[in-house]
Amino acid sequence: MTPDELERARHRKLAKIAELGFDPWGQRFDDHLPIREVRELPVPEEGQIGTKVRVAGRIVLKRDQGRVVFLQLRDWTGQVQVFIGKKQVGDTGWALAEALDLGDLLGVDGHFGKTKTGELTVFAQSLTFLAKSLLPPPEKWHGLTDVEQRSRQRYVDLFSNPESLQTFLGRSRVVAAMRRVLADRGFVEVETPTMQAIAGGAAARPFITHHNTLDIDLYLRIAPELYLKRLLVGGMERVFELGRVYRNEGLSRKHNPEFTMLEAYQAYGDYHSMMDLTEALIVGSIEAIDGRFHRPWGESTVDFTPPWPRKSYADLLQEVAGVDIHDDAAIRERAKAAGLDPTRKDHDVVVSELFEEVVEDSLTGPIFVIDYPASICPLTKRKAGDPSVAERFELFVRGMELANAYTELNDPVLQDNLFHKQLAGQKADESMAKVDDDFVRALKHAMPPAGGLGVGIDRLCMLLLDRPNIRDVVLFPLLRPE
RNA sequence: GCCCUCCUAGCUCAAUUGGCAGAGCAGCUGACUCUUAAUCAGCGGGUUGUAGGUUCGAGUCCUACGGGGGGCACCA
Repeated sequence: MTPDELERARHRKLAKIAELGFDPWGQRFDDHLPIREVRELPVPEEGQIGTKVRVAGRIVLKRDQGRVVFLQLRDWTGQVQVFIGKKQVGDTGWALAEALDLGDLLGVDGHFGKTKTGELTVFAQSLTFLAKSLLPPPEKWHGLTDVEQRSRQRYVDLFSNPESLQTFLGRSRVVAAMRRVLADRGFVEVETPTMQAIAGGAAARPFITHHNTLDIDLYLRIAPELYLKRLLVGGMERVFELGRVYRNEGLSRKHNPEFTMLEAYQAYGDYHSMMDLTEALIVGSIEAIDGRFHRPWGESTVDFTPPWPRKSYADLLQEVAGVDIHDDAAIRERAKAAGLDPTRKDHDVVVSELFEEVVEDSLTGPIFVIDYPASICPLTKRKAGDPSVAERFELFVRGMELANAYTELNDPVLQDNLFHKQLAGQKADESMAKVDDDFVRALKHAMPPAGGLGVGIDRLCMLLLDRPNIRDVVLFPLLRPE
């Protein structure tokens, strides 16, 4: 049967449903019980009548059995069997039952109980038609498997693949948990510009857009960092923003051009405060999902039981790459051995490339890597007594960078210098050091010493929900238009 | 941007060395008042991603294009 004929068959059913006096597109339907709660009701004794219930959902299976029809009805909490008997629902109800298709939305009033074979069931007394599905749903057993279609037609993926729905509901719990943890600690949520004249706060190529009335180009933000720190100057002592940032880079399993970032800033804190906060946020997220600290990740398991180890960048470089971070010749030699080209590059740039090439993939984590080379951290405060080291950490799990935090640089003179400094071997348009004079002016009004944190929500969800691809945790990932 | 690879019915998948395009689900018709991916009988459904080429003959081989996936590069 061609798609056209399949749709026509459903149009005929729609007409029949209308003829029976039902609205094929449904009406308000109050007080239905989530199916998960229905399934938890007491099952009546033999011969007893069960609790009266009202449910609503999508028909995902239909077993026609003469003068009885069994349905599986699914809502976003679960699935339950519905028993429709010709005698029990009357002529009109039965005529409706015969016109039902897989994918239709149906309301059922009936009694909860068990069939002879022990299946939890709603025994229908009356049916309410809620909406006609004009397109056939995917295969009832395999669901939708085509990766492209699952992303493009997420609506189909969600109703036909329960594990996909669970992933996105899990993501919502993670986000809600983070807001709760932050609110409990006195943070306030703010909204700062996503269209910015200077795309600062990170190193990435931005998207460009245009405002007609002002006739100026603007950038979609690559980070909210510099605006949130302005709020610290303004006296908002604990702020966070949970929102989308945009980076005009390639797509991969770990990269979508727009992704969700949490940034939080705490006046009078430092990067150690942020490590504590990071643990609290992720612990809160895990508790919101299922409370399991040993979490599956593909074939392996990640142990998120806190506290997580904290190791210095220099120590890890020594341990894994076998070189002293201060030994320039050894670093360059080791970089060459790793297939990198260290010529005409600043020492710290080579160190950074070597670290990424050799150390990062070995970090199974969770592990806080702390104390980064200062010159690659232009927004970070230097360690007291050692200006070559920046008070920064990154949280790694399974080779993925999940969080990045600093003791924030609040010295306006040093900040201004760093904005204008360009390290050899760093690309200009990709440097973090974009001059932002207003930001320097803000710092001149005194920003409190503070800790700041960024968390990649999508990647965190990948790890917590055991999904190997960022596309699996982004509802509508970027795809080439059809 | 580069390399590899995939695209067959609405969905899930077959098709030997280049030799008649198939099955299950879904759909349609019929049987069945306790089924469990219900079952049973019957019927329909295809420009094999698109356009060319090689060949007596192409789902299969070649070229280009489109879309997807994996990897590289990019992402400090």
